[in-house]
Amino acid sequence: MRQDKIIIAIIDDHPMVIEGLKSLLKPEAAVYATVSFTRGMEFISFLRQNDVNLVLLDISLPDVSGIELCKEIKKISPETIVLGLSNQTERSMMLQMLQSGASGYLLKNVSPDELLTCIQEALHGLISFSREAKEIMGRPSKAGLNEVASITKREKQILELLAQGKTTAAIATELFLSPLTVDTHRKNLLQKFEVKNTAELLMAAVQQKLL
Amino acid sequence: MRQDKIIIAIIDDHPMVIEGLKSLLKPEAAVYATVSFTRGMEFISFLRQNDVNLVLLDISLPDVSGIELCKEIKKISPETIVLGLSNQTERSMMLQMLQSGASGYLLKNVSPDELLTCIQEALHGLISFSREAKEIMGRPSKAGLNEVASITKREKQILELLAQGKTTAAIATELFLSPLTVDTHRKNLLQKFEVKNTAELLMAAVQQKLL
DNA sequence: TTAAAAATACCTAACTATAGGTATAAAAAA
DNA sequence: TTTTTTATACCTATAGTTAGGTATTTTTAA
Repeated sequence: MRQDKIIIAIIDDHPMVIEGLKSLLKPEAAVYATVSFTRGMEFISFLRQNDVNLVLLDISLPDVSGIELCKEIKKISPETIVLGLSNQTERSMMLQMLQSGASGYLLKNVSPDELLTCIQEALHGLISFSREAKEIMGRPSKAGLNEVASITKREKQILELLAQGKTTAAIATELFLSPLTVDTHRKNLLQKFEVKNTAELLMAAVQQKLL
Repeated sequence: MRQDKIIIAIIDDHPMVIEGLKSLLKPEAAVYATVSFTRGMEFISFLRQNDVNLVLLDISLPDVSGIELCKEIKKISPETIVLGLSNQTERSMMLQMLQSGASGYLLKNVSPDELLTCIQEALHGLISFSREAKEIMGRPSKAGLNEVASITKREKQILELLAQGKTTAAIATELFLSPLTVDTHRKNLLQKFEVKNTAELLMAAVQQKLL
């Protein structure tokens, strides 16, 4: 049962993306063997019983979040290389993937050449990005290295009420707090998200899937 | 120079989607010949000099909007069948495509079988949707029959700037308008969405996929 | 070629949010 | 058990939004 090819697993819920990736990898069929999954949990079962050298992992799967799946993969098999794959161009998503153990991030508009290059780089232990992803990562970050704003329970609660268009006063009444306290929480949210008003705050929260 | 195969053009800016579609169509290679483009305008040039039976058109292209491109295709060559192709699950987008002359709409998670079925149906003059797209179209819309609040171009523009956290004054400067005018537009938006402040407005817009 | 819709612009007053602080008690983590 | 984080609350002033109007011009559709 010895396998001398490099095993690449593709996890994506779009059959046409799977086909596309397989097709792009076909010229290297002598080196790479591919296997594909449309659900994260299916892959996890597979991984428990098989060796996988590299995973091309779509971030937005129907069953589990890409971030969680990536962590799980690295937990089960630390030597398996994970490359994130997504249409989402948010820095924060890329950073979260890296923190979860991914070796790089490809946007779905990756060119065939880039794809092969990134796979090779990643297999050699490098961190690798597709052209556009690199560009996004290279942009100076507003938030330095802390990426995603981590908010407290109270802040989350207030964020949700703000999203309902409630005023500081209304939120204070609802939560039995002083309006001044609610105001402080809102100010802290603005700081954490590095935005200057509620409108921007909400959009940032939506982008980071907090709302 | 006679061509007896059915010519299918694929327009998508993601090489891997193009590969995927070609690969899915390969079993029918005796019937279908494919040609692909990553930019809308490239295809328009092609279409002016060649016959194309069916177009698989990605809605979100870098150069032009899918809606506009669809209209243009039907103007140049009314007999060419257009099938919209997208990740976007908004009803309104699907409706707009149909109004622009498309014969159907496929979500990118379409299965290989569905893809072939939809292509055949469309070539036979039917309106055709992928499974999930059909489901979305079949859902009762929450806004009665007028569904999504219809907003004007100017309002959309202002909505986007509001989402960036810009103030009335800043928007006015940017659009060379009086702040009073911008304010009026914002007030009209609040009315149309039946909300009372910008925060609610933005969340409603996000829900209706206008942002 | 009209009628309707969209875009423009104005007014006033009341209300609400934002900037830039400080400070203390209660939970949670180290 | 000490340190850090979270949650609480306050102050002053300025900036910006919202409510409730009216009104003209320019486009678009019938």
